[in-house]
Amino acid sequence: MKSMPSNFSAGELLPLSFYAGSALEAAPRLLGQTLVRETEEGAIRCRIVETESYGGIEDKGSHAYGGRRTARTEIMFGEGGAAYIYLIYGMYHCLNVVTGPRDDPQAVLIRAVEPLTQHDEALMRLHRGSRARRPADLSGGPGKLCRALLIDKSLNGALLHSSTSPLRLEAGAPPAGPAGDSAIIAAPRINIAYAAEYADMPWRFYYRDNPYVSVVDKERGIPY
DNA sequence: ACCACGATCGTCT
DNA sequence: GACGATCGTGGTA
Repeated sequence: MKSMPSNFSAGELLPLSFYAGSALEAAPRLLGQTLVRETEEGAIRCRIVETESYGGIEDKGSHAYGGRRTARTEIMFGEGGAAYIYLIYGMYHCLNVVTGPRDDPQAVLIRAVEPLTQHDEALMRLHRGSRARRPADLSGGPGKLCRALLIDKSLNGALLHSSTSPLRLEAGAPPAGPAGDSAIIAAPRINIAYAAEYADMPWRFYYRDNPYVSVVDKERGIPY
């Protein structure tokens, strides 16, 4: 099955309807789209290159498993299009895109992004300190990309489809270059061994040859 | 009130 | 490959 970022024009805000479907269909569709973060230093734009689907109350890997509706997960129970941001391990934040209708908690974890221009990369490096020696060190990983883009819980609930939001999504394009650069792999999600039978579901999606991807599966990944 | 633990990362061996 | 950092969250009492 071919997946392309969208049928939308590059640079345009993704409409509310983009978020109406399930997390499982949104996860691969989010690859190639542009995440925009407005900071005091200006906008930072980057391409989404790795995602994970966390869908529905039956997914044992999801914070909303079993219908758990708490202060933290509340935003997931809202209509698709909002950002769900939480703190993990007491020191890192993770960014999710909420999808689906109200009262159906689904979200897509953004696991890796790639700066679009040198200007974007420079700002991201600034926020990451001197660590980033390789591309994946800069923004390959959910905690790293939130650091690079200054994303924390103050942005929880941000409307990604709103032109005035400090965090939003625009239609983008797959990486340019050799054919392999836009080849998509589906593989098991990272660090969810506790999810039992859901731990092995191939619900992680990423561009096969992209250097910003956090973890590359040598055996378990399959073409999407 | 108490407590175990996590959709991670950086450092060290 | 192993381990510690660090604290909000959710389950239990």
